[in-house]
Amino acid sequence: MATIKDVATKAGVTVTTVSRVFNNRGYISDATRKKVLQAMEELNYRPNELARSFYKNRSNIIGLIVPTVSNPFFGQLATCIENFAYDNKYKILICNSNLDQAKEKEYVEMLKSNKVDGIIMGSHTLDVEEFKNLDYPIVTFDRKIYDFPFIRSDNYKGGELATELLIQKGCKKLAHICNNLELNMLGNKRTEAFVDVAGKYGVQTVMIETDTIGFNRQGNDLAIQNMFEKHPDIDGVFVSSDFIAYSVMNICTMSGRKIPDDVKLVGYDDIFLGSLVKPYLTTIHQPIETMAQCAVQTIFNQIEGIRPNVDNTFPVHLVERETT
Amino acid sequence: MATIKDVATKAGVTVTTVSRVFNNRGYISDATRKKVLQAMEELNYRPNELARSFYKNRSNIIGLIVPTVSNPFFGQLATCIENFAYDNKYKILICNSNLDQAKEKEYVEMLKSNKVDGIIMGSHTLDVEEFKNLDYPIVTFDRKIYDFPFIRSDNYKGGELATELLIQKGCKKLAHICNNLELNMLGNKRTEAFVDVAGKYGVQTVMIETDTIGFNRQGNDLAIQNMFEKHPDIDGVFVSSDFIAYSVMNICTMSGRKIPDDVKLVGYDDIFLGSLVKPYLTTIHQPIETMAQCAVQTIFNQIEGIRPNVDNTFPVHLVERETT
DNA sequence: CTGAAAGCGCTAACAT
DNA sequence: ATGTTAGCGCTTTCAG
Repeated sequence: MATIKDVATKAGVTVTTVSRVFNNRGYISDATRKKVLQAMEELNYRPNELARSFYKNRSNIIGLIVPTVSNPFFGQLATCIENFAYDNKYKILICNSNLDQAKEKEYVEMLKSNKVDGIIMGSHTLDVEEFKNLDYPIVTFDRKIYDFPFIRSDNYKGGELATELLIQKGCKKLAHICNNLELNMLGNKRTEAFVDVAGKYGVQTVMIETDTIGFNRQGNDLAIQNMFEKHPDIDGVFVSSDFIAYSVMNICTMSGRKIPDDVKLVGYDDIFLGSLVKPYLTTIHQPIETMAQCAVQTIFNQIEGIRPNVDNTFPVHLVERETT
Repeated sequence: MATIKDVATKAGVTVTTVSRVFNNRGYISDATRKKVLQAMEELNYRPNELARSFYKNRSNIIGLIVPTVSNPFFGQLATCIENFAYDNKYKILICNSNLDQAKEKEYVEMLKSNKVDGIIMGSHTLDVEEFKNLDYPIVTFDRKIYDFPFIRSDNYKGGELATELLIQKGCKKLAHICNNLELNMLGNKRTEAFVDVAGKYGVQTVMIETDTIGFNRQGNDLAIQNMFEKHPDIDGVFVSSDFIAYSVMNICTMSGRKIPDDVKLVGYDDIFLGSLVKPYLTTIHQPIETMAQCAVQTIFNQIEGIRPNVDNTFPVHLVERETT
């Protein structure tokens, strides 16, 4: 690969001049500019971004840590983040933590060593402790860690909307399936709202939490199955993620429960799958794209020394489709 | 952040020695090593990977270009690739091309400028031409470009298995939905097999290709709808990707066709969705994980100057579930 | 066993 | 308007 030196030699100038032309800095005579540009062209010169990053101590890369992009929600999120970053000349280094604590920690170290300009945390199993000394542009999804800015949807509102819909539709015994609440995510507000609303209307409730891993499909399925066996009269379920809502749908089908006739189902997230396969899923819509954009922008602000909003809460709305 | 110099000063040695301790090269007395290690510890030293990469002209990063990780197939593929790369101390820079030709080209340039150690191409709209001068560790999925190594499943076999199953199940009029064949992907062999097998048994066929973008959901849906309207007697469909098979399933449901009673359906890929939602999808299984591993290994081989296999074809098998 | 010094490609003071 | 020079943090000859 041609270096800046090759270009300089070919154009009969010094590397400084080439650098100036390339970066459009300082005064350059038209004649010189033309010569340099031509030399670049002829040599098909591309600057070594590694060298530039090294010098500036800034890589134009953002690290993105998610549980896994196999999960359609995070796949969509990652896509939106990458798109917006790309529009701003930024790249994304992707890290699938599988919600493994050790891996997550290693990733943070790795990203810092690689001088990424910021970290978007969509996965959190780490003790908050671990972040204490992390002085770095960072933004989290659905988790509050010290004073780091965070992105969330209006979880409580979402929980309310979902639960109220089920009750309004006549459900008498509600189930709720959520993350392991120990993880202390902001999404736990969905559960809080569920409890509040159900309490207010005096309907019976059953709750199950996924294990901390959350993606143990078999484990989840088994738990859901047990739930229905123990409480065969459940007639409404609010699940805190669309993805797991599909497990519920599935188990209902297998146990002969018709949706929405016997059991009504509401998810959360509004992933595109919800309107891919029949029956279309009733769910709480989070504005994934806007949230992704905000995450990237929040990193940019920190890079540029602009004080970012700490609390970035986005409105949700109910999307009623065919499962209620 | 502490640099190697800080460590050297603190330990009372030179940077050379610190480097040697860190990289485990050359002879170091136990006493010195201990001193250095301690200084590292105390300063919480992490080497600047950017500097190392710059010096070595090697970033330990692999670029991955896919249409989009929102698509569950590519989400799964990306996850597998990232996992395997991670196990080998490599990182993944993710690029969603959206099958946009300009973006794809820019990505390749960007990746080269950033000195990624190799590129995994899971997206190809570029003219083969563009790659002519690309002397770089590279591997493609399902596309043959010059002598670059490629990964594919046994597409022809898969097409045979799918089509034969449909015929054996008694289908009299088969439809096939595939990529735009102009893209000249190796996956077109699936279509070839479909044509061959259908011809052999003398069953009627209908074929539609997606547009070159391929992810235009509405466009696809419309095309599928039209197909059924024009040929209401279609009783078996082989779709060259699971993802689009769901569109077919959906349109069948909406037009009152029961699957598998009225229409039998076979997909391709075996994404995990296939066994998430009822009815479980009959499909052709590609060993995604093994293929991902092979892709990464193929890059590694090229980096290390080992001549990689050019043709990496993986066996497929039929997974019969509930749509046939 | 350890140190001195050069250099990776680029940018940015500081001349001129 | 252009050139000279130093230096980013690290690795690696080459000496000792």
